[in-house]
Amino acid sequence: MSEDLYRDVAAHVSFPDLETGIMESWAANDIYKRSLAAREGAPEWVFYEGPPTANGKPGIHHVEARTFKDFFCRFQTMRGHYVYRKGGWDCHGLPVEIEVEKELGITQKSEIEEKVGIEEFTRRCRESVKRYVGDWAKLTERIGFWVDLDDAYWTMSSEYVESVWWILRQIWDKGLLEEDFRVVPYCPRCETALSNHEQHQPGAYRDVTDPSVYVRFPLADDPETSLLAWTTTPWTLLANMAAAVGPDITYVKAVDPKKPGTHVIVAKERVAALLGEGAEIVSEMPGSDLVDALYTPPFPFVPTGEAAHRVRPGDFVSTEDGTGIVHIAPYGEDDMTIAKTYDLPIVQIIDASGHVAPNGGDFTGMWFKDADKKVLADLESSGVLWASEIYKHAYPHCWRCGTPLIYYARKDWYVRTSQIRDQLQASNEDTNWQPPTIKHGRFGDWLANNVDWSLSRDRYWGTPLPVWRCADEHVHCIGSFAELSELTGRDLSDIDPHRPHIDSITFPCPECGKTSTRVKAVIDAWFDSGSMPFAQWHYPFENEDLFEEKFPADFISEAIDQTRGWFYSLLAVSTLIEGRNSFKNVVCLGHIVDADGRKMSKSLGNVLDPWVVLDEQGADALRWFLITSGSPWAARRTSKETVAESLRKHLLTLWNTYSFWVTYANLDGFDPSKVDTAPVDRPELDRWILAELDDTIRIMTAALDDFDATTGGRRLERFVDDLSNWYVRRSRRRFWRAGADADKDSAFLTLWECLEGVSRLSAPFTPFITDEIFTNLTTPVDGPDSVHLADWPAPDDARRDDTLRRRMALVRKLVALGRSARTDAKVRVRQPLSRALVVLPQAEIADLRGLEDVMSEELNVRSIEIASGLEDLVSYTIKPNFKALGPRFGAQVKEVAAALASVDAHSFVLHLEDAGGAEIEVGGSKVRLTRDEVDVRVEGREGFSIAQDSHYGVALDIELSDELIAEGIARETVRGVQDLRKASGLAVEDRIQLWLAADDVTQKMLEPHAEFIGSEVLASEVTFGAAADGLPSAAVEVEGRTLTVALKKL
RNA sequence: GGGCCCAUAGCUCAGCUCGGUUAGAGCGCACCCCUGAUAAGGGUGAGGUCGAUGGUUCAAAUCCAUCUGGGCCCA
Repeated sequence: MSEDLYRDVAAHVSFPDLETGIMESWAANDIYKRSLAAREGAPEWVFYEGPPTANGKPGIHHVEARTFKDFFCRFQTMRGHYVYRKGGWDCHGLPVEIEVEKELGITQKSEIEEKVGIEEFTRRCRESVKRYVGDWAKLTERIGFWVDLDDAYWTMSSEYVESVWWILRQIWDKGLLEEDFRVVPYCPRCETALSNHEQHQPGAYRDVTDPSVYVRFPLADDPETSLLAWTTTPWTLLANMAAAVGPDITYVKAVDPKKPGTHVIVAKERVAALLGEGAEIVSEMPGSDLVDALYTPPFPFVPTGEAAHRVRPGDFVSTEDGTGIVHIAPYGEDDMTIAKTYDLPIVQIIDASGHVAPNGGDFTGMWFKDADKKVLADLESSGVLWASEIYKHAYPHCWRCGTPLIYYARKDWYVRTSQIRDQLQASNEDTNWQPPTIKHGRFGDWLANNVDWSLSRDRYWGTPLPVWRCADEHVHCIGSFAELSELTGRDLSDIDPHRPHIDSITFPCPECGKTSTRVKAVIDAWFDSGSMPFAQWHYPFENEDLFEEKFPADFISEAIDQTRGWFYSLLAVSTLIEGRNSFKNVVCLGHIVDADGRKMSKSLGNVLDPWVVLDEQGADALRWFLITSGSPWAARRTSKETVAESLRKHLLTLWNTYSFWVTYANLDGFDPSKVDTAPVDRPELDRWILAELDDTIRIMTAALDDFDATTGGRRLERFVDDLSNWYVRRSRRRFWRAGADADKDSAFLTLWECLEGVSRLSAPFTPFITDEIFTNLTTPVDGPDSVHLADWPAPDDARRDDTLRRRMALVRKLVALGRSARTDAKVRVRQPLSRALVVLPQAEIADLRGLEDVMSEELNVRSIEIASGLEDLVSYTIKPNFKALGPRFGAQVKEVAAALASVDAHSFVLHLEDAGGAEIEVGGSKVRLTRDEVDVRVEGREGFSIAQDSHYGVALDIELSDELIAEGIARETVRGVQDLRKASGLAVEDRIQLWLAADDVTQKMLEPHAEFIGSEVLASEVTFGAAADGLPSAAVEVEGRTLTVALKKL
C-alpha cells in the first residue's frame, strides 16, 4: 500500500528491535544535539552527573539512577529549559587500587612499592579506570540516557586535579585544613593503616583470649581511695592519660574487700558483681562529682601535668561490664575524642612496628602484645593490681597477615567541617529532598553530628594532597600548577600531578630555604567528586562564565547510599567555597533488590544483568518499571517477570491503541491537519476523553515539576487505560464506518490528539517507543522530527471539563454494576434486555442525564430508568458517619449509633431528602442529624436481582420478548460470522457474500435482521439457505438451535 | 553498638501526613462472559489477626512506646 499516509504498525512488535532502530536514527539525525541547540538561550536547568567509577561493568542499579537522571532532564527540556548534560567519571580511590592489586596478584600494600613500583602501579590504575568506559557508553546509549560522554569530566585529569588543589588551598587559607591525630586500625606488621573496607573483610574479627585487668588508680588527694578501672588490653596502660566516667551514672565509694581499710570507687550497678552482695558502701555520688579528680597513674611514662591523669566525663561509658570507669590511652576512638576535647598529652608509647618505644623504660623494644605479662607483674608489685582474669572476646586482625590490629593514633589531614556545621545545616535547609524525610532525618542527623572530614589516605592512586613541608615544619599548601612552577623555578604546567611524579617535586622552603617535600598522602576520592561543580570546568583557571551559569545545580539524583557520600561531599565542598549548597533538588533512589527482596550480590548469584532485560523486554519497559513501580526510594524488587508485567500492562496497551488508530487511519486516509473541529462541537465521549487528557496534563505537570515521577506515571497509566478500555472500545464502530462524516472525523481527530498528547507525556518515561509513535502520527502535520524536540503539552481550558469527567465516572460505575447484575441473572451480554433500573442519590440524577445511551449500549438494554423512590425495589440502611458525628458527640457517639440502628430507615431517609435533616432520640432528648452526618446505603429487597455499591444500584428487567430473543440470535449470528471471517484469514475491509442455513423458526426470526447482519459483517449479499460446497463455513449454536454460516470473499 | 527507612491479600504496591467503625488496586488463582485494535477486555469468587505487644482515644492500618524481622548508612 504505497499510498498509506502512515507507516504500517504491526500489532505484534519486538520492542527491543524497534528501540535499537530508533537509537540508531537518533544518532544518525543528531537528535540529542538538536534538542540542546533548539533550547539555546532558554533558561538553564542545571543537572550535575554523579560520576560512576568505570572500572567494572555497569549493573542494573546503575540503570536505575541513569533512568531518573535522564527522565527529569528530558522533562525539563520539553518544558522549555536548556539542560546541558555533562558526563563524568570517578577515577581515583581504593576500589581501583584493589582491582589492580588483584590483577597483579599482590596481597600486601608493601608489595606495591617493593615489587611493582608506584609508577607502574598508578599507570595500571589509570588503565583500569578506562577499561570499562566502552561498556558504560554502550549501556548508557541503549537505555536512552542522553548525556555528553565525549565532553565528560575525569577526576584524574590534570585540570580536574588542579581545580581540586585550588579548592583545598581555599580551605587552607580559611584555616580549615589541618593535620591532626586520629585513631585508625593499624597493622604493625604490614606497617599500614587499614581502611574501613579492609577492616571488615571476612575473618578479620577473631575470638581471642586476653588478660583483662582491674587496676587501682589512687586519688591524689586521698591515696587510700582508688578509682577501679578495667581494661582488656593491659599494654595500653603504659600510655594511660585519663580515666572516664559516665556523668549520669551513679558511683559508690565502698570498702575494698581485698585491702581492708582502703576504699574503691565503682559504678553502683557493678558493686554486686565486683565486690559481692555484702559490700560496705560508704557513700554515693553521680559521675559528674568525680570529674576533674586527679589520680596517680599506674606507669610514669606519660608525664602528669595540668591535663593528664584526671577523671573526664564520657557518654560512651557503660556499666554492662567492667567497673564503669574506663582507662583512657591513645588507642581508641572514644579515647581520642577525650584527648582532643581536654587537650591531653598524646604519648606514642608504641612505635610504627608495634614495639614499645624508647620512652617506655624497661618495656622498650617489647612487641606490644608481649608487654601484657610484664604489665601485670609490675602492677602486682606496685600494689595497684586489684584483679585479673582471662577474657574471651572478638578482636580485629589484619585480613592479610592475621596480626592483631592496634587502634593507632596517627597524624592525618582533616577538613574542619565541624567548625562550619551551622553553615552546612543552613545549606541543607535550602535544599529540596525527595523523599523529604531524608532532609532532617538521615542527612540532617549526619550534619548535626558532623565530625571533621578525614581527608588523607595513605595510598597511591588519588589526587595528591598539595601540601609540602620542610625539615623545620614550615608547611605550604599549593593552589595551582603555576604556583608550584614559581616555587620550583621550572615550568610545571604540563605535569602529571599523580604519584610518583609529584613526589619528586621539591622546592626550597620560602621561609627557611630548606628543602620542602610533599607529604605522602593522597586524598579521599569523595572529595574529588564533591568538587565537580568547580573542577568539571577547570574553574577558576578557565570557564568562569560557564561555572557561574551552572552553579548551583537544579537537580541531582543518586541512590540513597550517597547520603554520606556524594550528597555530603557536594554540600560540604560548595559550602566551604561558595557558602551554599551546589544542588537545589535531589532525588534519592532506593536500591534494587531481587524478586525475594534480597540484595543483589555476586556471592548470592542473584545479580540481574541489565542486558538480559534490555534484550528481552527492552529499555522502555525497564525504564517504565523503574520510574513507576512503588516509591523511588523504597527498595524495589526487580526481575524479568516484574519488568514484563509492567510492559504488558502499560506499553502494550498504548501500542495497541496506536496500532488501531493507524490501521484505520490508513484505510481511511485520515489527515489530522485537514480537520479542525473545536472540542465543544464534538460528541460527549470525545469531549470526555479530551477532558481526561487535560486533567492528565495538569496532574502530571505538577507532579513532575515537584520531582514526583511516580504520581505522574500513574496518572499517565490511568489515562492510557481510559483511552484504550473506554474511549476506543466505545468508539470503535465510528472508525470503521464507510464514507465521510463529521462524527467519524471527530473520532479520528480526538484519538489522534490523545495519542499525540500521550506520546509527548510519555517521552521522558519511555523515549524510544514514544518517538516511534509520535513521528508516525505527525507524518502529515508540520512539526518536529522527534518528540524529544517537541514541547511538553500545555493544559487547555477548551478541553477541561471536570463535570463531564465526574459524570462519566458515574456512568462507568453504574455500567459495572449492571454487568454484575447480568452475571447474577446469568443472561449473556449479547442478549438485549428491555430496561435497566438505576438507583442513585437524588443529587446525582442530573449527572446521568444525557449519558443514558452510553449506559444502555454498554449493558445492551433498550432503556434506562431512574428508580428513585421505588421503595418496592430497595431498602435503606442508615449508618452513622463517624467522622462527622465523632467531634460533635464525643463519647456519646455510641448512643447515637445505637439510636440510628433502631430508627425506621425509610421514613428517616424521606425526612433527610425532603427537609435536609431528621431527628432521632438520644439519651431522652431529640437530636437533629443532617444529611452529611449519616451514611445512607441502598440494598436490593429480596426477590429482586440488583447489584449495588453503597448509594448506587442497578437492576435489570430480565423478561424476554420474542423480539428481544430474535435480536439476540441475530447478534449471535454476527459473532459467528465474524469468527469465521477471522478464521478464513480475511482482511478487515474485505467484502463477502454470506449464506445462512437454519430451521424455519430461526430463519423467520433472523429475516427481519438480515440487513443488520449484512452491514455488520460487510456482506454485500445475504442468502438464506445452504451454500455451495467448499466454501468456509461454521456452525453457530444459539438458544438450543444450530445454524450454519458460510461465506465467500468477493 | 548508634542513626535512618521499611513491614498491609500468594506476589507487587496504594492508603498512614490530618485517626472515623466496610482497608483498596494490579498480577496470579477458580468460575463465567465478551471480542474484527489488543500480547487484550468485563464480571464473580476465594484470599487480610494491616509484623508483634502494650498504650492514648468514643474510635487505631493510621498517633505514641517497646519488641521482632529486613534494608541502608555509620561504628
